[in-house]
Amino acid sequence: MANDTTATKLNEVEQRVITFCCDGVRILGLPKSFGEIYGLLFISREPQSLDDLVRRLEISKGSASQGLRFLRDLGAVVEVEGADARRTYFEADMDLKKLVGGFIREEIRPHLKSGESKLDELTRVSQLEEDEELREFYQRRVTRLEGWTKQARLILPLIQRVLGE
Amino acid sequence: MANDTTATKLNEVEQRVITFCCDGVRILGLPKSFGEIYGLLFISREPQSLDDLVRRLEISKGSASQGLRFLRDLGAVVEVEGADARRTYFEADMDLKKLVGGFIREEIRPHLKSGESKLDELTRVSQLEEDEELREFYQRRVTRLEGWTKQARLILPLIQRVLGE
DNA sequence: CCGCTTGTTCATAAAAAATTGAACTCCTCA
DNA sequence: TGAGGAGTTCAATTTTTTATGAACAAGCGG
Repeated sequence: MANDTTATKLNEVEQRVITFCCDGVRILGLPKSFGEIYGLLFISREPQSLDDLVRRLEISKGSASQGLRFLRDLGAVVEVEGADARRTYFEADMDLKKLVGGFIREEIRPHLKSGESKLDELTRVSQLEEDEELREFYQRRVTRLEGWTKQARLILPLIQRVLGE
Repeated sequence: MANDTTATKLNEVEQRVITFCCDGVRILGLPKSFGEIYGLLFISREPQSLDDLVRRLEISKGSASQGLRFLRDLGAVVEVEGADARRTYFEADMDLKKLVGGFIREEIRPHLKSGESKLDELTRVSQLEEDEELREFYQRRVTRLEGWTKQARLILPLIQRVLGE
């Protein structure tokens, strides 16, 4: 029956891989459902459609849709052809370098960027301090923050390079 | 007046540094209050006591206590002598290497460690699969996860080394 | 064009996390 | 040794985040 609405119970390996992926995305601060989706795709031989994910993970269509979009934007998941031409099927991308790269691009860089512009303003504001000693103290601190930001920018490509091994 | 209970308003530089630090800890998945505490210590010339933080940041004693403990365990903040011998005063540690090192040690390594033991179980369970092809598929996938875990372990010391410059 | 199915959006509900504050312990000094 | 203050703990509350599902848009085959 093609439209079986009953959840096909996940076997133990599937369950464990999904849990493992949930733990993983948790460290990155992403919602559990994203980990579930990625995990099931990761441990499935056949590409899965949105409805497959809804049925097997027992999550809502909304969650599945949002999770898939996020993972696709990241490059963690790709669209592929599947059994039913009407549906979109998905597969997990296995390339850690790409996943991490996507995460850095989508989640880390934007924060760094906005942090840098905030530092510019901070530099400006700290120069308005009238007490000379305090002003110099502030400027040393701001300089320190700038140094840290720079180091963060340096580390990201390094991580990507190491993963590319 | 020593026990002035009125909040001394934060100046603009202080506010901006605190916001910057909140954004920073946010990326790491830590609560805002931790960023506020670290930020105020970072931009204060004098060591601050728990009560100073409560008063100036307008947070509860509970939050301040928990945040300070966390930051101290990390090594982001150190106890120092201060004006009143009865109180404990705190200063921000400026060494990014130590901060990141502390975060890796306290927050990342434990997760990695528990992940590794979960992978061991997963390996075992995947070998119980009766269908030979499926079993081999599972084992390839588990191997992949093990590889990722190994790469994560490799990257952490690398990050620390780069920060030590 | 109509009817059916797929997938998205977004207001709302549910769950999870952070914060509070009051009760408590511990310490110190008189 | 006991009064008072410093700091901690944790159950209750507030805030934030995540998940849901109904309404909606888009596509396709007849």
